[in-house]
Amino acid sequence: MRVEDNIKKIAADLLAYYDVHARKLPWRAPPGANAADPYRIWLSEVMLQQTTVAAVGPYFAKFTKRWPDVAALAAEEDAEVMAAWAGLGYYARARNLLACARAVADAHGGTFPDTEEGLRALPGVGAYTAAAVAAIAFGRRAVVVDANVERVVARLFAIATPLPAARPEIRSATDVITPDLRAGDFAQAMMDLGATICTARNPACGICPLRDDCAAVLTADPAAFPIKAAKKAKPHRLGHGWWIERPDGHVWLVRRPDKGMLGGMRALPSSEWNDAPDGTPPLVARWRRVAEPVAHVFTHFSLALTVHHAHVGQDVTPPGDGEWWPVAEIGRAGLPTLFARAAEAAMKEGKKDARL
DNA sequence: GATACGTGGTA
DNA sequence: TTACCAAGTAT
Repeated sequence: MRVEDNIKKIAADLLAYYDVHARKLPWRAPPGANAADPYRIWLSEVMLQQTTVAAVGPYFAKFTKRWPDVAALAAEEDAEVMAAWAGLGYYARARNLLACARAVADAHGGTFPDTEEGLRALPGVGAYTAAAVAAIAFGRRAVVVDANVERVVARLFAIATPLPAARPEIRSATDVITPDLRAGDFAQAMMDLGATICTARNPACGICPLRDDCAAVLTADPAAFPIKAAKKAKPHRLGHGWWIERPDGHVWLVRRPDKGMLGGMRALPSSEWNDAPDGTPPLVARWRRVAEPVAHVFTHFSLALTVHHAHVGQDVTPPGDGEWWPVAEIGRAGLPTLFARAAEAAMKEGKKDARL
């Protein structure tokens, strides 16, 4: 068989697999339905950045019900969208999501750009997302490369160069096997394959539709591809958080700065997070320290947050910007997971305190 | 190219 | 329990 035929066989095999085994996902138009809605495709792609399908499901349902189109999302207040995103992580995505929705609503007349280049210029839309939306929502031929595609392609061609140096080589190989027609289905098929068969650990090579096309399956350890450099150890950091409660059952919450960890999110007042954080509370009160610090692991460091709580007078106002939030409604504040857990620990301690 | 940026699931 | 991993982007 000629090389070009071999190349075409990969796309043909994969699309045949996809026609039968495509996962049913909420953002995928059912077979025979109208063309995909760019808003829903874009929203799903942003949510899925570094995030599992399982985690995205409930958020996608919540967002599309509450904001059915880009105009509705663009018109929403920042705090509402940030709170709705709470728990999903990578909060810069939520800030960029709003900025993007408003750019589409204002600068593009409510319609998403239909080219990779146009999409790429939007906030929070990088090379991957621009290619994915162009291909899936607009039927363009685009070379879509995410972590799944990197893995599948590195194995298909047994690419021995370690990541990230292998990226240009992998992109080039993906370009070669991407078909002119159905590039969107091809991309989704590659991702389905990577998520269910060509998995990072214990790939199911025995049932893989590309087994006959794969170079890695002929090696001793197909799962060894792509080759990756070892990761650095995470540093451990310490921090303090303060739960300030008023007699009428309200707690003091702040909004974190847009830049940095948990940027733009509601939070408890807290210290810097480092080797020796300043544990001076934001105000003078009778502080009680919660016995067990909240242990939390972020992408590049782990944190032990010591939580303190105090009851203050009804007329007290802590320093800085913030708001009194009803403790009974704390679940609606949209606290990122670290602070949701800190709040939980503080409230538990508070009950203990009340019994004394 | 390297680093910052969340969270929950899996082995 | 530690370590890795998941539909990346911005700087």
